[in-house]
Amino acid sequence: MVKKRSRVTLQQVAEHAGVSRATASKVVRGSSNVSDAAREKVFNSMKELGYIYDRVAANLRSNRSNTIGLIITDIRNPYFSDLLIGIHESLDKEGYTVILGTTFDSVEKQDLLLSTMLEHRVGGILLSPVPGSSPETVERLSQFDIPIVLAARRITTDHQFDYVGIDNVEGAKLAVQHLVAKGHQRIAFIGGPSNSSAWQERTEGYCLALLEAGIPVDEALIKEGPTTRQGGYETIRKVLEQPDPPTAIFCYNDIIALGALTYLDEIGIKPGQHISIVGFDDIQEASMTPPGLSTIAAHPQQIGAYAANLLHQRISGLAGPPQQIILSPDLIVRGTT
Amino acid sequence: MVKKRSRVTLQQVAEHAGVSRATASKVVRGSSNVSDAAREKVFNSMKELGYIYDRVAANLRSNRSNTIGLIITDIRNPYFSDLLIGIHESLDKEGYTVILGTTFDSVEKQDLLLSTMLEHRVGGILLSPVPGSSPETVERLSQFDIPIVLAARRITTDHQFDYVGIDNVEGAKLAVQHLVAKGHQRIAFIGGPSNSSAWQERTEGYCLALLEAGIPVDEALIKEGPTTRQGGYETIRKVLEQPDPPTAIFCYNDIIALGALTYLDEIGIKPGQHISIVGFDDIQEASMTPPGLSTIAAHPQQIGAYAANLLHQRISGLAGPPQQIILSPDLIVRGTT
DNA sequence: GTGAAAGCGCTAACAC
DNA sequence: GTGTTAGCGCTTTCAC
Repeated sequence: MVKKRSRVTLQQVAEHAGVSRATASKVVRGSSNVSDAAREKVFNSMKELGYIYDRVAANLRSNRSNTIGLIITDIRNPYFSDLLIGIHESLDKEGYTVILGTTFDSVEKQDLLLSTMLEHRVGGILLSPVPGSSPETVERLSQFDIPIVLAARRITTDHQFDYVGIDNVEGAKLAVQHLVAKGHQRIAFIGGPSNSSAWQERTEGYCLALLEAGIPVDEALIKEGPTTRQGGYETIRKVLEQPDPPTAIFCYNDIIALGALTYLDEIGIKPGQHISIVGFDDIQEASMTPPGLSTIAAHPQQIGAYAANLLHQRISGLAGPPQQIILSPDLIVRGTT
Repeated sequence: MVKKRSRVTLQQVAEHAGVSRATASKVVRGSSNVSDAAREKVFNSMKELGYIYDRVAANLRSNRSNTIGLIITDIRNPYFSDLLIGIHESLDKEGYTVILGTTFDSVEKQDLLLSTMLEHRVGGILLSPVPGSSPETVERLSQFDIPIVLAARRITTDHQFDYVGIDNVEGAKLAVQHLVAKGHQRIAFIGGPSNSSAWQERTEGYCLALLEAGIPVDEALIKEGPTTRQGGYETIRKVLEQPDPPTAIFCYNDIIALGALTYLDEIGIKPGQHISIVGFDDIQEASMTPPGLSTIAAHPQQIGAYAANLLHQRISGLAGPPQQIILSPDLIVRGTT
C-alpha cells in the first residue's frame, strides 16, 4: 500500500520531443491529427525515456474504464476454470483488464468484492453469484448504472438481469431420459446446493423426465450434498445404503460424479455394468477417467465467452431489456452408462 | 471502454455535511484529527448520497497502489488454482485487489500482460513465468523499481529475483528413492516442459537419486511431453513401447500421471502391481483417483501464501537482497506404488 | 480541528 | 496540426 514510484510522465516526453502535452497525448492515443514528424519524435522520446502510459490517470480524466470485475465462486472446480478461460479470451481481445475475486460461496465475501470493484471504477461486472444471494446484493448495483451480467447462475428477483447459462432443465431431462432408455426405473439425483438456480432447474428437469416416463418421483432419491469430490463420495454412499437403492444415479455435476465413482470403485461396484452414472458439465476429467463418465456437456467456455461479449456490448452502450442467453446442453455417452 | 458514470463525489458529500473537502477526506481515510460531530455528519451524508470511494483517484493523487498483478500460466491445472487460492487469501487480508492474467505458456502474452499491469499502476507483480522466459522480460521490470516475486518457477538470469517454490531436486529424489526401495531398477521420468526450471531441477534430482543407488541414467527413459492429461497418456505409451521398457515411472506432475493411469487402465496394466507410478504436486484428484496416486506434495497453496506475503513486505518497503524461499516436499505413498 | 489551495498524470475543448 | 487552458476526484501541505 505504500509504494512510491517515479514514473516518466507524458509531460516529460512532450518536452523531450519538443511538442506540447496535448500533441504527445494524441500520439499515444493514436489520433490521426498529428504530423508524421511529430509522431516520430514523440515515439522516439517515449522509447528513450522509458515512458509507460498511465491508464489510471487517463481513465480518471476521460471518465472511462477498461477494467471489468469478475467474481466467481469456486476456482477449484474445472467448470469455473473453463468459464474463466472463455471470459478472459473474449475480454482480452477487446482490451479489457480483469480484476478477479473469488467468493467460495460466502455471501459476505461477495458483497465485499462488489464494493471493492465499484471503488476501483470497473466498467462492468461479470458475476457468477453465490447460491442463495439476496436480490439486494445485485440490485444495489443497478443504481450505479454499471452494467452487470450474470453467468451460470441466476438470482431470483423481480428485476431481471442479463444472464448467460445452460438450459439446465433440458440437460437434466436428457440425462434422465438416457437412463430411462437404458431400462432404469429407480433413478437418484444427488449432490449440489439446493438453493442455487442451477440445482432447482436440474431438479425440475429430473422430475419432468421421470413423469414423462411414467415413473413416480421418490423424494428419498433426491439427496443434496457438498459440491466436491468428497461430497459425491459420501452422498452416493448415503443414497445406496438406504432400502430399495437406485440402479442409476444422475449427479448434480461431474465433480460429484467423480467422487461417486471413487466410492463405487472402493466397494467393487462397476459403473456401466451394475449401476449407471451420469454427470453434468463435461469437464476434462470426465473423458479421461476410466471407464469414461457419461455426462451432459454444459459448455462453460462458451458461456464465458458469450457473457463477456454481452457485457462488452452493454459497456459500449447497448440498450434494451435484459437478455437471457440460454445454451443447449448435449448428452455425452461414455462408459458409465 | 465508453461507460459514462455520475458518481457522487467527496465534494458533494462535504457540501451536504457542511464541512470542507479536506475534512471529508480525513473521515473516509479514518484520520483521527476530526471531531466526532464532523465525522458523524460526514458518515450520514455518505450513506444518504450513496457515496462510493474512488480508489483510482485516491491512488493517483497519493501515488500509492493497492492493486497487484498476478500472472500465471495455466489456470486449468489444479496446481495453479491452488497457488491462486493461497495468493488470494493472503492478499485479501492485506486489502489488495488482484488483476489476473493468464499466459497459457505464451511469452508474447506474458510480455503484453506485464506491460498492461504496469500501465495500471500495480503496486507489485506476482509472476509464475512461462517456461523459457527470457531474462529481459522480467529484468526490464526492475528498472521501474516495482517489486516482483516469482512463484513456482524461476527465470535463469544473473540478476536474482525474489522466488518462492518447492525443492524440486529433493522432491524428485524422494520419488526415485521410493521407487528404488520398492525394488525398481528401470525408472523413467516422463512429461513436462524441459525448458522450465522446475523440469530441470526435477531431472537433476532424478539423476542424483539414480546415481546414489548405483543405477546408470538411461536417456531413453527421460521423455518430455505436453503437461496435460492427454500428454501423459501419449508419453507413457511411447516410453512403454520401446525395447526394455521401464518398470516404474516418475511423472513430471500429477496431471501427466493421471493421463498415464488412463492409458494403463486401457491396456489392462494394474498400477501398483505390474508397474509403479509416482506423480508430483499432490493435487486433489491424486487421492481421489483409484487406487490412489503416489506423489510428491508440492504445497502450492502455501507457496502462494508465502509469495503473496513476501510481495506485500516488499511493497511495504522491505529492503535487502532477493530472497529464495524453498519449501520442503513430502512423499505421499498411495496405491500406485 | 478545519479549510484553502495546489496538484497527481492525463484528456478534452477550443483557439490559433 | 498544434498549443493553451481547465479539470477528472482525490490527497496533501500549511495556514488559521
